[in-house]
Amino acid sequence: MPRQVDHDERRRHIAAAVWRIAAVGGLEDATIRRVAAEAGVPARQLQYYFGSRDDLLLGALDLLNKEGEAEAQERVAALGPAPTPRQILRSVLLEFLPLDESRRRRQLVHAAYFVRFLGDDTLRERIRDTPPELEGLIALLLPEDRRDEADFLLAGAAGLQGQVLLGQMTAERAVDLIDRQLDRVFAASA
Amino acid sequence: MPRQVDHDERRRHIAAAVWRIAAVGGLEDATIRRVAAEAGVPARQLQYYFGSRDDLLLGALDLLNKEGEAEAQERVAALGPAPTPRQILRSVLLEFLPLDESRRRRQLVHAAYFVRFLGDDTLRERIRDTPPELEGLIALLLPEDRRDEADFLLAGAAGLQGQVLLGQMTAERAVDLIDRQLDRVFAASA
DNA sequence: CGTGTTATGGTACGGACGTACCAGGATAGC
DNA sequence: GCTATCCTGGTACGTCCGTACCATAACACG
Repeated sequence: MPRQVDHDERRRHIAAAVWRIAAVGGLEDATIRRVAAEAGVPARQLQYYFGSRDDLLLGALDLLNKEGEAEAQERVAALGPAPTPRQILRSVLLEFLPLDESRRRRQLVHAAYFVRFLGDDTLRERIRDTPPELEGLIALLLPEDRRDEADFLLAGAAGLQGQVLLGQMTAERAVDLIDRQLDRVFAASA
Repeated sequence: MPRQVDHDERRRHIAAAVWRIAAVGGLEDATIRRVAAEAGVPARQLQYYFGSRDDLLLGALDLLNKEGEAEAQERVAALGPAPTPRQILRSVLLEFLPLDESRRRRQLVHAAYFVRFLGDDTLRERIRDTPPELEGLIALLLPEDRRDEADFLLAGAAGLQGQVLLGQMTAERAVDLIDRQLDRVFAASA
């Protein structure tokens, strides 16, 4: 066999270029030639490692989601050995806010994919899995009769994301609003 | 002078074609040729009535927003002669949910513009105006010390929109969640 | 030291895009 | 009915797109 390169590393390098471009100009700007230029590799290499352009965009999304899940779990683990339900829930909710460059970029890219998700039925199932998973997690953190509160907290965090990204609200205020809601929910359940 | 046509009517007809296309495939699919085919007019006419493609997309957005504001005010007026603050606030929040085809399409189109808004600074100011306006309205409906609740209600409604559009939640449950929050907020303030 | 597989680079092709351009209809006012 | 003006339709140009194609370089293995 001839020389072997680290396929995964190449794919991540190219995917990162997709993210940088899509975060600024949307999927529209993530053309093969432009991504190649951003990544500093010949356009032919994108064909080789991803196939068609659709495969490239989907593959880049999968890698982005994997990276996001890993980061989220790291932050939960950083809470300490025995985090309280409130700490875990807070960590999950803050994952929706662009509190650092990594989260911000990920959320921008997700926004870029959003409309495409809405139009494509098979594609929609790719993110339909995530929130039910979150609901299951939160069901473990809150008593069952607070399901409505949990769902609305998730929706609120998602809504705050949009306002922060648009610059209509500071991240600090968004965090503060979430903390006040957590005060209320956990005070009443105590 | 030669024959006169109703410019506004033409522009609305063409803009409606932009909305139908952008709601399905995003701004990416809203090309001059495709919009022209959807509207059933020669492509040249889009140039004449809107100018460049960017002008077309922006003009279509303005018309969409005007239509949305008119509909929202109609629904508030339909509440009756002396609506309660809770009725008005509920009406505003429900405006964020895709409860009919008109709202659904408008929200899909807004989602399509979202990423472009994020990237373009001058463009971002075009929607930066709307939420402060809403906050001002809500400030009139709720006592000042409930500002946090009002902001989180707005964010929650916006977040529910995304989940309903993605099919992760029914519109009925979203309305129910909002009503329960309204129960809480207005019960405590009574 | 071949040799066959893996990886690379460049290029060529057909199509869609935005928009500038031009020639010609249609009509309200003189 | 003439004509200036509004409007229409078609087309042509240059650019960028996705992707198929081909020749060649690099290297593990026999």
